[in-house]
Amino acid sequence: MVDRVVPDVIVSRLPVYLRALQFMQMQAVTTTSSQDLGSKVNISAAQIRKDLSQFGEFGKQGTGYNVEALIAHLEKILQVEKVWDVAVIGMGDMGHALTRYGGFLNRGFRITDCFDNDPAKIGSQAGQYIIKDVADIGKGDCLRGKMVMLCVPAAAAQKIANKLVECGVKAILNYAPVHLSVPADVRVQYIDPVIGLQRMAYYLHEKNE
Amino acid sequence: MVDRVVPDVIVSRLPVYLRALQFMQMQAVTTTSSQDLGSKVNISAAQIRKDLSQFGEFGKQGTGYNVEALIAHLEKILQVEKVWDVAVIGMGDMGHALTRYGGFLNRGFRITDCFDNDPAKIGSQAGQYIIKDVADIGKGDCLRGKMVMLCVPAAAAQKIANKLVECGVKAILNYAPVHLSVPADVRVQYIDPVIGLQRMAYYLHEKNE
DNA sequence: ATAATATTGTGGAAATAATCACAAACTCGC
DNA sequence: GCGAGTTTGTGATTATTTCCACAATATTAT
Ligand SMILES: NC(=O)c1ccc[n+]([C@@H]2O[C@H](COP(=O)([O-])OP(=O)(O)OC[C@H]3O[C@@H](n4cnc5c(N)ncnc54)[C@H](O)[C@@H]3O)[C@@H](O)[C@H]2O)c1
Ligand SMILES: NC(=O)c1ccc[n+]([C@@H]2O[C@H](COP(=O)([O-])OP(=O)(O)OC[C@H]3O[C@@H](n4cnc5c(N)ncnc54)[C@H](O)[C@@H]3O)[C@@H](O)[C@H]2O)c1
Repeated sequence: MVDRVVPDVIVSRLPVYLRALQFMQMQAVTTTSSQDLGSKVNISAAQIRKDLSQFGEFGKQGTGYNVEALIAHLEKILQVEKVWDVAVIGMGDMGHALTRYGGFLNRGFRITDCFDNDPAKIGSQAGQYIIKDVADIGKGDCLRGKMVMLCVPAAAAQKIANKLVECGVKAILNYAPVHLSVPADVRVQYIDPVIGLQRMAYYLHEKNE
Repeated sequence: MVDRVVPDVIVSRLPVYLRALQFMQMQAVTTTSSQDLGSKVNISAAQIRKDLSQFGEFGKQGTGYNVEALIAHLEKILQVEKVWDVAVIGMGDMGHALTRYGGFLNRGFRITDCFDNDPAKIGSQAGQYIIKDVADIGKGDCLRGKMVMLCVPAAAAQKIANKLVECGVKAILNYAPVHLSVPADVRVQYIDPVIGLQRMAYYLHEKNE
């Protein structure tokens, strides 16, 4: 295995494999194959084998893959065997839903800090968190970690993103429905349900109801 | 323009273009170019022109594109010049956040029905909606439309998806962190923040905090 | 009018990604 | 221990996607 750079498209599939494997593990499945895993994520078996071969040889001929071992490998590759600190910015409906969500910890993340700019919210309790002032980001060790989930209105998102970049944030999960301009060393992933709906609407036939 | 099938990868970019164009429109920008739009969505100008050329000729040499006209074309292509009825299933934190979200209507969608299986929630009011019993899906005209946002726990998602398919649903926006198996004529889009975070974690260097 | 500048739409080249197909290696039943 | 059946990892092939480059056309300046 040379130290060649792994294509983005492959990296982006790994979390999908990992999620499916963890689902199998929950059901006490101990072994799988590229065929089996592929059928569960709608990806060809050859594709899965090629993808995994970028990182090593994790399977055994005739048998397939040990679920637990492959999970461990993928977690290592994705760097989610540790737990990353993530901040939530914008404690409206979405921010609150995220802080109440229990699905982060066993997949490599935990929310450590929450921010807002609404004086009525700053200082108040949200579950186990005390909402901090977004203006304090950058002051002291207010913002732990390098990852942020951004849940502010679209109009405020770019401005805050700029500030986050200044403060060393390297990964932004952006819920605001706008594109963010950031330096090349900062990653952004977008979550916009409307984009998802529109991608599907293209394929709908006939009338609405 | 022959009636060739448009690659999925192109369709999936159109909503991103549309979102950026609508953002420009909000700022009273009347004209743009492939260059300009490209810089705003981080996609090459050539790519944008090639994508659009699949559907017609919307630009003018020397000038570029009229924002309003291009929006109208994209809305037509994506079939979001009309408004689609969408149901929400699972009225927990996420379901509630979605019903309270104001960003659907002007992008082609509206929530018409909400469902849950919790007796304590069925019949109760959630904003302007009365939560219906998920068991009633399929009975009468309880479920309008062909699109659903699925916000139930992972363990329940596939079962409900099966039922939705039976009832003629053709598009599922799935918030549950599991892959759904559906017939080829049914579309699924996935929203899982952890997948987004994991895709970014791969590229992070150094330690957590 | 003319030159300088801007921008589109597209054919073709280049780059990237997906698929095929098979030797090698393992399992299992008898 | 042998044959039948599985499944991996990968080189080669095919398919898809992206990028380049430029003629054609429009705008703007002078
Ligand atoms: N709620 C949903 O289901 C949903 C769906 C799709 C997209 N979104 C997007 O997610 C984002 C958040 O949505 P929401 O429904 O939670 O909105 P919301 O209005 O309920 O909450 C926004 C929060 O951000 C805070 N805020 C505003 N400006 C800020 C600033 N400059 N700095 C820090 N905090 C600031 C507000 O005080 C508020 O608490 C929005 O961009 C929205 O478009 C939400
Ligand atoms: N809240 C978040 O921020 C978040 C983040 C990521 C993913 N998700 C996922 O989104 C989904 C919903 O999350 P949530 O936080 O709203 O969960 P939640 O537990 O708050 O709500 C789930 C709702 O679904 C209902 N439900 C359960 N089984 C049902 C069934 N068979 N039929 C109909 N309704 C049923 C429950 O009564 C409840 O109202 C989950 O799959 C969760 O993993 C949520």
